[in-house]
Amino acid sequence: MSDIRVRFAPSPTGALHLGGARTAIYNWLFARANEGQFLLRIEDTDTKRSKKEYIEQIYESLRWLGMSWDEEPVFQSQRMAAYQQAAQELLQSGSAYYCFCTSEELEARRKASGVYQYDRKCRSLSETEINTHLNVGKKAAIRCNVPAGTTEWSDCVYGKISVNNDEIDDFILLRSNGFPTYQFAVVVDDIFMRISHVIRGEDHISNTPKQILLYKAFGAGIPEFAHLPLLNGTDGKRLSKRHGATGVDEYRDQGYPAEAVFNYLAILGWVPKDGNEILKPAELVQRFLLADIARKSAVFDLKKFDWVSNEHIKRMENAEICRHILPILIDNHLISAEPDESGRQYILKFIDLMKSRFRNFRQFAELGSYFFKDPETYEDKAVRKNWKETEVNRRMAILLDKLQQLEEFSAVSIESTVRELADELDISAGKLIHPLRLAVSGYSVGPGIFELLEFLGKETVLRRIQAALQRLPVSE
RNA sequence: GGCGCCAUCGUCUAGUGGUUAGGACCCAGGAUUUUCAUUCCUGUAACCGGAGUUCGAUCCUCCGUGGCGCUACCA
Repeated sequence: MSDIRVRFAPSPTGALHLGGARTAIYNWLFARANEGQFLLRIEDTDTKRSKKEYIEQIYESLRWLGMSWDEEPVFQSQRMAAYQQAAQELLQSGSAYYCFCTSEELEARRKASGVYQYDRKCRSLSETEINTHLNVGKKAAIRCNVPAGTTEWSDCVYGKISVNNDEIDDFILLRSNGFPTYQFAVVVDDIFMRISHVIRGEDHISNTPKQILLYKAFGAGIPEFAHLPLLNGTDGKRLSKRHGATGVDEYRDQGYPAEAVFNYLAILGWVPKDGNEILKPAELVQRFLLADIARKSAVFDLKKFDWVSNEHIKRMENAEICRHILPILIDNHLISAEPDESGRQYILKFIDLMKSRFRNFRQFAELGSYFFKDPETYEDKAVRKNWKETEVNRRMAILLDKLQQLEEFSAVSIESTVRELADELDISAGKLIHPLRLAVSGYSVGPGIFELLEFLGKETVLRRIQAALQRLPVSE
């Protein structure tokens, strides 16, 4: 399997979105699984919509996902001469012809006839007619001279697809302003880059016959094609802003681990044969098979993505999680700067206690803030349920007193204190535990309470209970 | 309008000419005599419709229907 060369070819008209990232991932997976080259091409021939800053943004997202590319990226905007030359070549061989029809004329004729395809008016122009037009400086586009017959290929994902050439328009290769169209530039570049497998979105299936015709016109070898089903939103429509975050960078900013995004996108529409769904990039490479990709468009499901992300966080080394959350903790003013060794140990333990519950790194700062500062508010629902009356204050005051007298503030001693008091008061331990958790964390859920109290330390715990005693219950 | 692709639980999917149609996420219930946003267990839930082929179709064929895509001097 030598000489496998694939490319990811984004247009810099926006940040890298989920669908594009998925295409890139499959290309990358295929290249790495087959000892091939993964190349990049920037399709910036649409000068109106392309922006420089997006290029860097796309690079950044690819790097963040852990995909490195081989060779220097190819920029279409720098290959104008090549397109001109290639067009001339097709003109010479008769595979293309000049078209002097203007957009307005075309539209008028389309409207009048009701026929969508180009009427091929300029196909039969004589050489003298062409020269006359050219000599007066008339603007000309160059169109593909589509031959009769059928065009077919065997798609790595979809199988055999065949199209009657009657259905194919004499599409434009070079616009009258000299810029190539997508169809043309893609083929010229894929030949130039010696691409062996074209792996791209399913929206290009209909374009493929045109491109195959071009390969033939150039007398070039035709690559393998693999089309990927598209990504949809929950309503089955094409993924867009109204479905929420669609940019890879947005997920990074929300604190999701890169491996989780990579993993979920990879298994969306493709499940490894062994049923293992939580996999690192290298493990995905081992299992990846183009032919196994489903042919149905898939819906990005945030719930499942969250699950995947949580699974990755659970498996991650505490030290690695620490690296990721340190800047977030600082940002949220939970710690002031790089912690010293004891601070670091504290954070590591905090991670160990909490990581099984979180789906992204930000939650460590949000849902875990009470490890670093006293709660400022108390979860409404929990207050209503566990601390709705002053009777709770009476009990907690007693508990506070008992805890204060504790010499050894350990999980074990705390637990027995709480349980003994519950016995004395003739109530269930939960009646003390729930308010206790609320006072200390502000939440109704969290890790084991006794372990948590020991971890936070006596001073902090007592202070927080006192504060809660003052503030709860909240009157309406 | 034309052409193309697709169609199994809500979602991602496995699968077969005869299966109790399997798994994962979600959801629901239960257990862990402290919680759940941890952990474990259990459960609900699907073959788009109609013909045809066949002893038998979720599976094969055809026709519908629906979704998506392409149909630009966008990519």
